[in-house]
Amino acid sequence: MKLREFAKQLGLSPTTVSRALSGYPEVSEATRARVASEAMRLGYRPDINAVRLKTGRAGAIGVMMGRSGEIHFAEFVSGMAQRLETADTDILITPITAHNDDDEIQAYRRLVESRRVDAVIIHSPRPQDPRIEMLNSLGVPFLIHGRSETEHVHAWLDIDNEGAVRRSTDHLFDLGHRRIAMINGLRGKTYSIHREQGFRLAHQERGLTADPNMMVCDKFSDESGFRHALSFLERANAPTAIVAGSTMTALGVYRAIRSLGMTVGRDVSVIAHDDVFPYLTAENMVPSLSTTRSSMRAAGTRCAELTLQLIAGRAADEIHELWPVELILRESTAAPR
Amino acid sequence: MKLREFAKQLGLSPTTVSRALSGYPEVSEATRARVASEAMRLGYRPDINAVRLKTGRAGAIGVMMGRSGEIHFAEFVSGMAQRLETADTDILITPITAHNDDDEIQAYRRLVESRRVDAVIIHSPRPQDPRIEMLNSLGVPFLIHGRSETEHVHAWLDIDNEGAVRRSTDHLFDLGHRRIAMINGLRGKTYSIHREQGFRLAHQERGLTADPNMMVCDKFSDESGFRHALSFLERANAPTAIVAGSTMTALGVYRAIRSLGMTVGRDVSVIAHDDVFPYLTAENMVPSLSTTRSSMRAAGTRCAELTLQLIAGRAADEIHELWPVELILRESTAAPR
DNA sequence: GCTAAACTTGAAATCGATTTCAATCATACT
DNA sequence: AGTATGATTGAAATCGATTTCAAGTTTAGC
Repeated sequence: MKLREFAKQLGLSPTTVSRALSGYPEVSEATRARVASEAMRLGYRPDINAVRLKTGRAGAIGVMMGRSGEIHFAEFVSGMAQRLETADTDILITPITAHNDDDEIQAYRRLVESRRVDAVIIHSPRPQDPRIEMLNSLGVPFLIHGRSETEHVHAWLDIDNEGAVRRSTDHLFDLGHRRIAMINGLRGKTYSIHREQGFRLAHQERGLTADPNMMVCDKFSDESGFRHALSFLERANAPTAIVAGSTMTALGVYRAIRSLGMTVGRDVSVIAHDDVFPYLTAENMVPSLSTTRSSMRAAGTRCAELTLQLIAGRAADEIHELWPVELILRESTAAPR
Repeated sequence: MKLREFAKQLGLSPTTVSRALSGYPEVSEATRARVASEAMRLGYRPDINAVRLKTGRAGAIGVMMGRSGEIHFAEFVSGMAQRLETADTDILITPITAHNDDDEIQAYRRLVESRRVDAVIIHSPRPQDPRIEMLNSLGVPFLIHGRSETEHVHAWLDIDNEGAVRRSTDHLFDLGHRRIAMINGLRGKTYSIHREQGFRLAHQERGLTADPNMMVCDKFSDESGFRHALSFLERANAPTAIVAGSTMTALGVYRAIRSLGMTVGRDVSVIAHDDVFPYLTAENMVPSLSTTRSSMRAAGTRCAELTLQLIAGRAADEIHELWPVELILRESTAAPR
């Protein structure tokens, strides 16, 4: 059913019907009510593509998805969806071919220039991330989930990664640990750098220097947690505590500790960052896992909100949110023997 | 840059330019090459919304996303993306408000009637799923990831859940187990029903009857695995083996077994279905987990392909794929003591 | 009763592409 | 040379909405 046809059935002009449905004020209440109820009854719904062409709005926010299994992705997007379901805005997932930076840049360019999306959300930036300059020059509103250090203006929402690791490391120091290892996230990502800073800072505050051999970068997975923890614990001067990048990493760390006949918490303390996944909870691990916690889903919801504000015209340089993380102490951290 | 403007710069009509870019045969090779290279140089790209309006194609496939944390979601979508990145087709994520069936039906209706998508993919159907009749009556191509039993025609791709559980249960019988418990997926979903059938069938083939008290339905999570396994193992007549719904569930099952001072494999055998997640591998668990395996990512890629075929006009009733699953025996299954 | 102001409504232009139909040009054949 | 054929190109209609501008209708004020 098209507007023309629908309007004719109502004995009104397309103009009036369009105005009635879009909530313009110059339509009488009586007409508006009639149009609304008839639209419902007859099932008329504007062709979104015609609307988009005419208004220039795409009605969608683009989210770039890397190729690797992104453990955070579902939660984040699900959080976004929660905010967007009342906003008549869709989420567009775009695969990143990205065998190199140029490919990725091209993917963004295509997305924006073909007017598929009104705004873009980007994850896990690096300090000097070329995507930011690119999106800036394309003139499309965008939000960074995470942070960057480029001089280019960008709206961002990030969690306090530095503070998180500083506090968890500090907690381990408080318990009496002196040799602490960290299994960080992907090398080069800003969040990994911030976490490393937090790690170093906590050491400095105690007059210590973080040992580069006690820090490693890798993806978040059970397997990498296991491998690196094992490597740390088999050394001559093994750490008595490990800071893990995610609960998934912590699973592997637990496994490594057990495989050496040791006990988590008693022989080796473990603390991790928890993004709060419904299918794996730190509290239920054995022993329960001490964590710094921040909800990925909540971040998704808020990022959607901020992106809507960007689209509505709010200035990017006034959108900066740094979320604190909670420190939750459980059984996996204790004084060294 | 619009078509008009771009065509003028080339000294051609919009018609010819459009045809050159869309690959129509009636354009000379020389012209086509010039148009293509100039489009690249000047950065002309058709406004996707105008194209969509004119052609009636939305250039997107809709994927419904439930509210709960969908552990499979990212992998599946990532698999889809792999196929779609060369197809100029986007993935549209639509949140399901769904406090009830009607809400959900309305969400689909909105999506389809506003012409946002050319086709829809649906997950985890129930045997009599009202969404199938609804999508049929809306006349939109759709693919079911999973299966249903309605008489309404529907294209589907599913894994052999019945066969998977039948084989894993059979394997446990072969090892000498006689009391086997199963932690199944969500009640009412077709895949859970099929798995239960597989479980019963394996029993029947041995002249046994599956004990209803040894079967439970729940979501896939570490926590539910733990809770149900514990409940099973603390009974008077405890099972000597457990069939788990997912690797995540198996994590919880392992934990429960350990918490009772028992050893996985030796005291209690465990086998699970593995959808292959990059961040948690069955092989790396301790002891390594026996599984039936099927790649969620591969399913996503294939579903995307089949959906493109549906859009291209292939009949829904000739698209039925039942994927076999691999049985991979590792250390978590052994003869009972 | 007349005019101004405030409400409502509609006609037509517009968004930026695709595609039908017609026209032109070059080539081949008798 | 003249015509039929095939290969290229372009003008204009079209997709289905929104929105500008103009016009018609009430209401209010004096």
